[in-house]
Amino acid sequence: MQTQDESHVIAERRNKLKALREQGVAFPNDVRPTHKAAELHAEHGEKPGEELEPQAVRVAVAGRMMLKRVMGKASFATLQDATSRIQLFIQREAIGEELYDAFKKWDMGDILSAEGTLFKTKTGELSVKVDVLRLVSKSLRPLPEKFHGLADQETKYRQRYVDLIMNEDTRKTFAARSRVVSAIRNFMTGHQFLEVETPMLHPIPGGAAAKPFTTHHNALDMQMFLRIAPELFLKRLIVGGFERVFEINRNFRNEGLSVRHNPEFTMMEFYAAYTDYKWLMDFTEECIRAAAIAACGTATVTYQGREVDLAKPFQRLTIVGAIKKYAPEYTDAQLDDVGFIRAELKAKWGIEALAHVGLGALQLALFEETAESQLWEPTYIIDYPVEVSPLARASDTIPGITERFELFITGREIANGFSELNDPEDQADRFRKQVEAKEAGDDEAMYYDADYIRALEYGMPPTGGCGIGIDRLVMLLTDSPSIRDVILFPHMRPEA
RNA sequence: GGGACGGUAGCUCAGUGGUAGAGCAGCGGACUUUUAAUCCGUUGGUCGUGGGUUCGACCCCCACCCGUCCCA
Repeated sequence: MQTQDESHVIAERRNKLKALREQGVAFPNDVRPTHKAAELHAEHGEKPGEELEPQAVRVAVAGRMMLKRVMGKASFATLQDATSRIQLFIQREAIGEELYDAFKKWDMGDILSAEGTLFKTKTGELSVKVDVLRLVSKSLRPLPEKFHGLADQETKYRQRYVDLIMNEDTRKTFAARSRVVSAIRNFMTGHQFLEVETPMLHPIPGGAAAKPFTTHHNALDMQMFLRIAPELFLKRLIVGGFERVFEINRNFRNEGLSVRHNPEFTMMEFYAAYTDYKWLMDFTEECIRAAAIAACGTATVTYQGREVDLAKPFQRLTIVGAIKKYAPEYTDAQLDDVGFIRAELKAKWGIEALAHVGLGALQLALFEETAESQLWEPTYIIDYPVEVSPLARASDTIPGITERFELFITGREIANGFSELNDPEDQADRFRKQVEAKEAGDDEAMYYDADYIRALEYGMPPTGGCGIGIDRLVMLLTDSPSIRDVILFPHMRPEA
């Protein structure tokens, strides 16, 4: 079927495909390459031609034709497979006039298979001298221009398949992402953590302060929520006695899009009984270091032109300590003054704090405005106030403070962890306060989760728990400026 | 939500009020070791969408859509 908006290029290719169909099977499925391009370069790339050619190494390769140079009775074509590229040398004499003429009509982007022997060209490029050549999958759509490739960011995101065909950097980024995830998984299982999967559909959204997506279960005729965090389910498993669990999976938050936010994103959350937030900080640090070494081969990485040293111990600062470091103009008295901070937030940043908000939350807001973006080197911020940490254990020594940290690197939040609140009565109180806040207009406040309270009432051992934002970590480790660069299919508005 | 910038051929881009351009890709031709092959010829456009100003709009004005970045 040819539609009107198709270019001449596509129409031309459809005609070629039609001819292929008339000749027999247009999309053969019996192609069995024996070698990948990268293997060939690794095994034979260094050999001089005089050594290679007498060996007559026979290979079968397959891949997408990315370059094609026809010079009369002989041609070069470059195939790209999952690993690399390999050049084919195709002579009319070797494959016959009929096939050679057909090859001349094949297009960039077509998927080919070839068999032949390895040799080196005049300029020393490892190539296959082809004696069997097939068109395996006809490509109907023209690829982007071979030199500049695909540059348009929007098309890279909307048509990731084209981006992956054209841009090795993109392929490398997602390969690095895969290494990060498997390094983390290995690190966790190596420390006796059990990998689990908990529900994505929640009857009550919980475990974070965020707006959920809603959906509907038809058979049960009930509203459900896509999860905003797995936290409350993972802690139920701690109650159940697993003691060390982790989950790497998607969370969904109904918020805007930005270079740091995608509505669905990947978190690892882990919980370890008989640990606390101090243990978590040491452990998280090691985990991130292991991921960096897996992805980059080093723990000293460069992000957007500036070095980040993940090898040395991460700094630790309190919220107030961080404000004093990055905004030394504030006095201790001012930082203890609810009225002052409230006025300052309003005057300098136009932030209108809700009426019920206390000193701790106001200090946190001030920290976010003055210090957060400057925390380039890995820094744990500790001493989060109880009122913004409804699931964290309160400090035994400092009133109003929890045993909680957030980790910032390159000015971005990467992880959030705390000693878990395992006192069911305290937790029930905290939930009630959240419900009050929700009623007072805080639409990110939590719901009361009665089953979670029931679970805690069976007794949960003291536990440390932490979430690591995988996408943001991958951004850091792949030097990607936008979260969309590390998510294969980022969310976009529908095409016009 | 606000601001800046962008959307022109399949791709990468030029064009600033007077007949829409180049390179690559495509098509036809030459060429048996090329490397973005080269050479000759050639097809291809709702200039994001809709209004407006003007004798005349890719260009100026307004609204909208999509994107990138910054801010909230």
